[in-house]
Amino acid sequence: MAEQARILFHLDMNSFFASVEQAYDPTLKGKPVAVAGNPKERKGIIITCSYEARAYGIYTTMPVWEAKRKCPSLLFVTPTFERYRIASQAMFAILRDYTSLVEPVSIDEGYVDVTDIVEGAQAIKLAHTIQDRIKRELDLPCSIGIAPNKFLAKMASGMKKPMGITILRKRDVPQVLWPLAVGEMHGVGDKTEKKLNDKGIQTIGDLARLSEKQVQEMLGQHGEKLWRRAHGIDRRLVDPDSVYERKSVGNSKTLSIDETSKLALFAHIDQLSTKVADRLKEKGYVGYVVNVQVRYHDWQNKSKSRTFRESIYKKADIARISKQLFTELWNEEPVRLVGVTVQDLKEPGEITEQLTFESYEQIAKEEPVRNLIEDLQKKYGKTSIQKGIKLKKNTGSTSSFSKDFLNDHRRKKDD
DNA sequence: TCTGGGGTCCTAGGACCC
DNA sequence: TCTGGGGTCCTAGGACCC
Repeated sequence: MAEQARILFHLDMNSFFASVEQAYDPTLKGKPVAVAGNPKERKGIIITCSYEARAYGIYTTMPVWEAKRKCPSLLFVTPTFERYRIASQAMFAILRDYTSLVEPVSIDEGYVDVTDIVEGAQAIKLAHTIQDRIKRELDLPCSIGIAPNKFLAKMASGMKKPMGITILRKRDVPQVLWPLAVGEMHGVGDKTEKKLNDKGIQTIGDLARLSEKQVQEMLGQHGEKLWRRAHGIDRRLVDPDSVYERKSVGNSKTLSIDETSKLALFAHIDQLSTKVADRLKEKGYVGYVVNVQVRYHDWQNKSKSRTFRESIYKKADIARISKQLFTELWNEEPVRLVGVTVQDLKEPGEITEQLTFESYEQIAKEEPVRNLIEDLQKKYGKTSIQKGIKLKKNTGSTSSFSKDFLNDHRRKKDD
């Protein structure tokens, strides 16, 4: 059976934090507004700013002092995350009025798979309806991209802002996408852009016109992915559950001075550990890895982590382990930032049976999984089954699918 | 007067086991 | 008996995104 073409929306709230503040306090409307940590503090940056502020050349991550210089009338607002969280939930609730296939990717953007609820031109109508509702009910602007996959939908939503709706079909890719600078591509950051530019690749089209192998040699697996995206290929599904599968919880702090006192640094680690423990408790998570990050005055980053057999979640444990790791890591030079993260999270209920090797072999004999394995073998060559499916690709790298993935394939039989 | 804070995913090397 | 290679787990660091 031929694969059915999907219709995906990517919805992106326009300058979200600043728009929420303008909706909350209408006297801010029509004015240059910047959301920034604490404008008086050294090392402050712009988190988001209104379109009126952008007209002055203000942008996200610009240091506050520079923004003040560029636009003396700029109005500063300190972030109120509770407001943003509520506005975000209201926005996603509107999306879920139409389908459960909604995947939040961050507080202000998400994908919606509307394949099963609209046909053809109705998609544009639905996008307008959603956009109008969010504007009318929440007083917030958004842009929507409509495309057959996530990558194209994401690129489309960025093309008309604010309050844009953009359709990007696969056949439009050479006309619309290829003339753009390669750095405009989602997934290409500063480093990759520079690497590509150094090889004479300036546009997305330049990248697409290389062979997949050439890009793979330049950038590895990441390159293969980019090459496929440049051709409009992206098979990732919209996954409503991904939002519940958190992998780590961490807090970090850029210190107001570059700190050299171990006592003071320990005090910061205590505070960070408390925050992390509180957030773990709130969500009911435990973890098995503790990680400490240090950024030095010269922006060098170092980290040290340790894995435990017993679950970690208590404030005192996180603080004790973090201080131990910090002591082993720190070279006594001035510290700009410290961070504490707990990784390898599990919900206590999830710490259940570990499948034995034998049970994996059993699962592998069942029809849906056997078919899957045959497909994978055709595609990748060697495939082994132990704690999941492990693939050895031609490049020498390995990748694996978990127990959950196998179980999903078993369930498909029951559909 | 530079550059926040929250994350995810990938890579690569070493230890260890079979 | 000798040897090589495959596989897992752990750790550090980099790139990217919002």
